[in-house]
Amino acid sequence: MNPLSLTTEAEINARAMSCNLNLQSRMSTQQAERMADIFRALSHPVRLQMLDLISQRNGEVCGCDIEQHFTLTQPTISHHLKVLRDCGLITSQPRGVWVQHCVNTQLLDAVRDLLTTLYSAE
Amino acid sequence: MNPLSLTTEAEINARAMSCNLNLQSRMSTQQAERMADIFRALSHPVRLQMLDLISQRNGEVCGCDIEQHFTLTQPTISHHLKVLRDCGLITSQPRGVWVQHCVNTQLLDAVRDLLTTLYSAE
DNA sequence: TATCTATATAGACGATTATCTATGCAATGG
DNA sequence: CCATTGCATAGATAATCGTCTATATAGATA
Repeated sequence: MNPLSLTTEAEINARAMSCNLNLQSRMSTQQAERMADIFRALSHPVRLQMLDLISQRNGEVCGCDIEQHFTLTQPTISHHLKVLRDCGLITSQPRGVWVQHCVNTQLLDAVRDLLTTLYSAE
Repeated sequence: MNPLSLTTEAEINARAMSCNLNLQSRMSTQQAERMADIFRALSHPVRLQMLDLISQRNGEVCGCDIEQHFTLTQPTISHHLKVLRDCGLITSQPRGVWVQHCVNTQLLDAVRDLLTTLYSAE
């Protein structure tokens, strides 16, 4: 492309597009994978509502409280809680027969902040 | 459970747990589904890095700029862009042979805000 | 000790996802 | 008008996910 003679529509488009910018991602592949794991855990409506329930009475919520809120079997609820736990979005402590669940607000804060930097202009 | 005689460990645990809270999600099922759709689109490292690239030069990025950044075939890149477009995270306008991509920062702002209310204590 | 209760695990199975190759299409340029 | 280029679509296939039933485990209670 000759910058001194931008005449055809294609050349004008080419200038507007600035093709081959050689852009660089500000996010490393490792960072992106970690973020993606968290977003995958958040990508199910039941798990989002679970987080909502748990956060309302953080540390005072057990599985049966959650279970009665959905029309799902107990193993399925247990599975969703495990997905949240495995990526660090909640922590779970056994208390006798029950298990207490807490939201990891620090992690969610970090996600929110990363989300902001992700799409901010350079 | 008799509230007047909390003696055994089980009863103490039961009190601590406050089982059967009858919690209510502050998020409707429809809201949760919409949120989950967006998080699902964000749940792939390539799509996260794509958003990062596009946002750096919003409206001046075409598919080939993105393509050269990954070791993936063109149809796969096209697929990921479609996933982002279908849930409203980017918009795409044809410019001659190219297609310009823009990040929908309004939507991402809304997601960030919803994320905050999602896990804030009541 | 036997039983109940809250939870976890294993395995099955259908649905969805990520990737590829092959192909189509529309705009550009010679 | 033909070749090229950027992008989309179709179809195949392997991997992952969401849900279930069945079963195991561990603490509590009688």
